[in-house]
Amino acid sequence: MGAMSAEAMARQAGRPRDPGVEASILAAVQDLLIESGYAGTTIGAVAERARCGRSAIYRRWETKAELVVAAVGALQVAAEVPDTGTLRGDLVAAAMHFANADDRTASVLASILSEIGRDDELRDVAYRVVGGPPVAALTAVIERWIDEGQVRANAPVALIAGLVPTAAFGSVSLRRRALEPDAVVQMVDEVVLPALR
Amino acid sequence: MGAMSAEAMARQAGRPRDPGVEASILAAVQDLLIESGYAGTTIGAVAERARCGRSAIYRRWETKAELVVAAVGALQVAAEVPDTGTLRGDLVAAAMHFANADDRTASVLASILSEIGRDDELRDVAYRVVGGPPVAALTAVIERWIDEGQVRANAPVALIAGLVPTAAFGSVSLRRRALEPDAVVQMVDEVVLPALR
DNA sequence: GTGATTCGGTACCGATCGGTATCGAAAGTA
DNA sequence: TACTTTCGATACCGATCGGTACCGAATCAC
Repeated sequence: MGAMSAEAMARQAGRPRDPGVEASILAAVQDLLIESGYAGTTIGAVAERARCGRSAIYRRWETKAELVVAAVGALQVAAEVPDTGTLRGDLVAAAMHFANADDRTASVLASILSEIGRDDELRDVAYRVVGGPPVAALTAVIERWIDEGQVRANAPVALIAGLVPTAAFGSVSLRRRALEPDAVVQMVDEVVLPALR
Repeated sequence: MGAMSAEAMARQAGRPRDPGVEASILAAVQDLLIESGYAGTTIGAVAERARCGRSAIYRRWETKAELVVAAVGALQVAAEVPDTGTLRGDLVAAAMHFANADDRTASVLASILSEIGRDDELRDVAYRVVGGPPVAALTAVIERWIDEGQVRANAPVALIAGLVPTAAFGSVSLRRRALEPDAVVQMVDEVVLPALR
């Protein structure tokens, strides 16, 4: 009997699932969370925006809670460590990343902030999205410039690495729009750099 | 005909309202917002916790939206300008105020963050609670120490005055608990003071 | 073709919620 | 006493939502 590839093994008989449906469902959930909040993100509204049937949703996730967890987990946060050649450039690049590129992430997170306090699974995936890669990237930048001698050895790395994303998140969630680039540069020049030197 | 006092004029015939009922309702709304979020804060749950009837609530506010606005507006934020005699002491006192005393305020605000984005009235009262007195108090502290010569004249006053409450709010709302006093002191020493001198 | 699965769409069910109306009792004023 | 309003409690209504079941059409493996 011929060996079956793992892919062929996993493939079931019958019509295969359209990968685009899953992607459009998760994107629709994220959009609706931002626009209408958790309660306003009904299964019917998700199906309508994703242009699919409700059955396509329940075929993939058993409950609404699992669906939202999947949508939050699908928020990809680029964790690239910037390398512009200067300390200031790296810090501005990293901070700008939180403020602008993660606008969608922060908005989705702000919309489920209340549920995070009551859903362990949701809290875990949310923390993994925000508190993980971004803080690690900023930490790596600062520590690299410690090695270069541009940042003092006893600088409050963890404090700053946690403060910048927190402030960006707080600002975005409270004002409901991304930080201005000027404000980001000002924060780096007036707050971050003085604290590190 | 004898002159009527304004108080007597306002007093209606019939059983007067119990002022304690209004207070317990608003407190119950705040508690429930923190524990159960906006959707979980049902009129029935509020009445049960406040030990009153649902009619007592609808007699005072026409809709749930108005009730929540009143509960948020009832969050009193002390706007005292600390005067400890030293710049560092004043900054620590002000920052500690946001981090600890306003724990309840930040939790309530975090619970309605999603609704704030869609309810103008709610956004206004929320901003009035957080973005008003606290920022003004911190601004006053810094400007006073500019006059004393301890803070440089071109210091980024507005940036710092906005950053500290924002960071405290972001931290409380994300971690769902108050900031440690050590963390507050560290933030003042490592971030705020270097930025101001 | 045959069978299995997914597709979008719809009908249905039980539960919940916001809001209204009403009740008898209590607590005030005139 | 007569009247008015608030009190807690309850019944009720319309709407909505999560979740389930089912439909005929489409799409795959065999």
